[in-house]
Amino acid sequence: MKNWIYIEDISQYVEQEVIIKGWVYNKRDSGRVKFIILRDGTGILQAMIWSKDPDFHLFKIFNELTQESSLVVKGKVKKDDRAPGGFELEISDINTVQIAEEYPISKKDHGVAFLMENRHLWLRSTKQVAILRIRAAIIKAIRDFMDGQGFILTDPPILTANAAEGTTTLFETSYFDEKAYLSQSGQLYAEATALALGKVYTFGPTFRAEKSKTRRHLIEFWMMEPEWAYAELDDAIQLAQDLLVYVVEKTLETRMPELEILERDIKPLNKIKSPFPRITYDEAFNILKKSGKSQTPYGEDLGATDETIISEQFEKPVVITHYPASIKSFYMQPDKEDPEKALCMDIIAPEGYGELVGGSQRVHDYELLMRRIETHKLSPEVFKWYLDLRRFGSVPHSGFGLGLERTVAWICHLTHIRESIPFPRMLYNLYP
RNA sequence: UCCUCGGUAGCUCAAUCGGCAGAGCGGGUGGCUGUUAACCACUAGGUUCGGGGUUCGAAUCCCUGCCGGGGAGCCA
Repeated sequence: MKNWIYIEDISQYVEQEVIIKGWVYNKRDSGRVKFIILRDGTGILQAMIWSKDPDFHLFKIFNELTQESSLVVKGKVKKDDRAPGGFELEISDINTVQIAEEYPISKKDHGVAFLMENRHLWLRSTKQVAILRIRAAIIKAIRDFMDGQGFILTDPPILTANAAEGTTTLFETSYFDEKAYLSQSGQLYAEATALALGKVYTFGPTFRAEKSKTRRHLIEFWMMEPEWAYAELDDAIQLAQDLLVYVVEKTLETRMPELEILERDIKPLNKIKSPFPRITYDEAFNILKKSGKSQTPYGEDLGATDETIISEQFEKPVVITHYPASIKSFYMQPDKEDPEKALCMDIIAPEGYGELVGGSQRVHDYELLMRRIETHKLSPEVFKWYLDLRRFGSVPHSGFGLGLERTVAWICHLTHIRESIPFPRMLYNLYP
């Protein structure tokens, strides 16, 4: 039966006797006054032991405590400006649950490799806790927004027989006597559920076997992918924009203490309001040409530095539409006005965080889709069910994918995406 | 996969021209009645990533392998 309280609620218990269950984050000793810095997952609290008697029984327990030892502490909550956070616990009793062995992560600096090897322990530090709390808030905001807009969550399979965008980036596994692949996107399945339910989204892990080694890439990452029957490209853009505005707003509303722990400058986040600037690929190309900093030839996909150059021109996420169809996926609908261009959009985050959203209107004509599958040298056989969607009540439809970890990294202003997920899967990094 | 930088105590890093391998943190012991990554004193702690080579002498120079950081491409 729960008889303890959590540090995040401490202000409600001033002058009351409470029990806190947590871990030793740090301790300090000044003779007859001793301090334990407690953490319990919801916050950090300074707890204090005081006695005139040098043989006071709690001093003995204090001396045995090591960093990360688990303990149950009883005491009275005091308002005290000398304590970080403004509240302090006057300890009346301590029950140690376990005395921790010498803890590898000390209070001083560590290198990335060491921290990654100890990711399971690194997660306990204040900043990592703050990031994970923000990540959870972002997931909730995304789901609340999509649910609020009437979109139905439909879960796609993780094990699939076919690839969304080619076969070079797939993890292969065996499926009894057949080959199977880990999903790199839930989109194709979302298109099927969209034709059943009208407005749907998927939210789950996806896998790319690309040997990417950058601060923006993970091998395993989470995507939220709406798919909307009868929606055109503009509808998808509007939805993505409203979603991002909502997510930033909710994070600022509910996770300010965590953003402060991360020392996130929130001025740029306060500027994330509708509408976002919208440019075409051609306009983006002109910006790059004028900047003189890009060598990318016309007609090729924009590189990471190109995206940064463009995002620097704006304070908000920027929507880039109408890329050349030749560099985009087979399922993207060509523009009626200019069939060389695809009805697609990418949303580039400010502050150099790269592509947050990628989406498009989908090809809904059977013959055209069939031709696209053939020219992309994909197997019509594995896409038979997908082609069926164009045979039975096909409609124009649109959708996009939002990268969760990039969104977390951007909102938290992380230097590397690896901190945006509890256990990142990266090139050469499968453990822990 | 390519470019680039690195690997020295549990951790973060020093070590001048190739000449005794050292500091802070963490650990241990002791001290201190308000600390804020507390402080002060003492103390233990080393296959200098592995293998080969040059040299009177290698952490240092050369070759090679392994591991890691940063960047590129690809993408969300």
